[in-house]
Amino acid sequence: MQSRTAASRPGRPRSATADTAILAATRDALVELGWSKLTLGDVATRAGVAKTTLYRRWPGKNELVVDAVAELFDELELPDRGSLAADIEGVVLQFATILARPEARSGLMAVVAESTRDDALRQRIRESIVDRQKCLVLEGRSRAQARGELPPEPDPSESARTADLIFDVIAGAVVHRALVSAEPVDTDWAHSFAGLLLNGLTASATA
Amino acid sequence: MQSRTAASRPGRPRSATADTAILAATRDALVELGWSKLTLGDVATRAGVAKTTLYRRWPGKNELVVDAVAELFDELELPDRGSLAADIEGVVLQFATILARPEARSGLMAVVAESTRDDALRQRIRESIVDRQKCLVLEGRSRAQARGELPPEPDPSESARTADLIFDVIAGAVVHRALVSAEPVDTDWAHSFAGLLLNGLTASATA
DNA sequence: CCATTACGCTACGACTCGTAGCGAAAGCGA
DNA sequence: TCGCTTTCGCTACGAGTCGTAGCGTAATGG
Repeated sequence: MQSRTAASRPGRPRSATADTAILAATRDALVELGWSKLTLGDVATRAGVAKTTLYRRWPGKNELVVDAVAELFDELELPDRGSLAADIEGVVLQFATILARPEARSGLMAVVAESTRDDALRQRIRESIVDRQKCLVLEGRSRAQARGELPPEPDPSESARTADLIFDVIAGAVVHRALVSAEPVDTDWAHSFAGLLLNGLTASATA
Repeated sequence: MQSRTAASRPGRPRSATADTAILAATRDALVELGWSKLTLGDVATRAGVAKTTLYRRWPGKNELVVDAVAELFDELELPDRGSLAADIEGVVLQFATILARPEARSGLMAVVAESTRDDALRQRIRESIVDRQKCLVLEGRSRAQARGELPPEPDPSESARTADLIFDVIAGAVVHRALVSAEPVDTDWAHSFAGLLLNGLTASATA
């Protein structure tokens, strides 16, 4: 295969510093201008590169913003806080911290909106952003099962379905609170939400 | 006050049919083109009006799409299904039915994204779309309290906080499932979600 | 030294934006 | 019937963005 990686390809290699500069400039432009007023020409000027360089690396505005926003989720991690309730609060606050940044607020929702008419873009978002969030949820559940807080689920398809449900509930609630209701996702709210969800999970298990 | 309503104002009145034609044309354009490729000139042509007429009535693309999408939520209602679980499933499926329409998918998320940088737009969305959804949740809870399925909440501020929480959970989960995960919100999913939420609500009440 | 690729720069046609100006149409009151 | 007022359709406009093409130059590997 050797599918044309940067390794053994003749010619001048692509500048790695340009990539980081472009993505940083994209985030800066998102903060100052927002999605709708962001232009690729402006991003190129901010990054100190030519506009044509942008079009050589990204098909368009959508894909560029996805990559720029995806880097914000690099800091996602889930420290073990000892209990399922604390872990839920932890992942909620992790989401909230990223969604508090203006470049995430304006960029993320816009590309999700565009992805409703572009399956390739949806796939890109899923791989670089959504799946990384989902991993936190899966890890939190496996920890809870290891602690005995949640019963093990033998059926893998049933397990996947409940995981999808839990993920949509957590991510959806946080996003809706932060962007639609536009109210703060603080520790109080995270505590209330974690209590609600935890009760739902454990009660359904014992019932 | 008599704040310049259409009643006693001299001159030619605004065409009421033009309003409905413009909003319908906006929805058609959303279906065919999506948010990003939708232009006001195209909408005007579809509606059979002049472009200047659009700008006389709406400040811009954002506000026009909000009004066009808001009409989709006119059909929202919550029939009494006899139990809290059934009512939750009902409201979830109501949301899902609207979000299944492509003009809602592409339009709603886009204006929400824009609202992160435009407080006036956020207010407009809240009044014409979000609050109408919230009413269903509030009505479902009051019914459940009347049936005795949920305990009455004496503290009004505490009651409002839990209502906000429940609303963000329901609306957020449905939106996330439909638009981000891009998987169907069918009766199976609605049933699983309602079970999870119902357990969370009743368990927290008894605890 | 040469082939190959990336880069910066300029220029371009096509398109959209939001506004201004004009004459005609549709109401209302005298 | 005659003004007065506001809306409407239409045209035209400068400004801005888009995405691409062309060119000469810079950076790597054989």
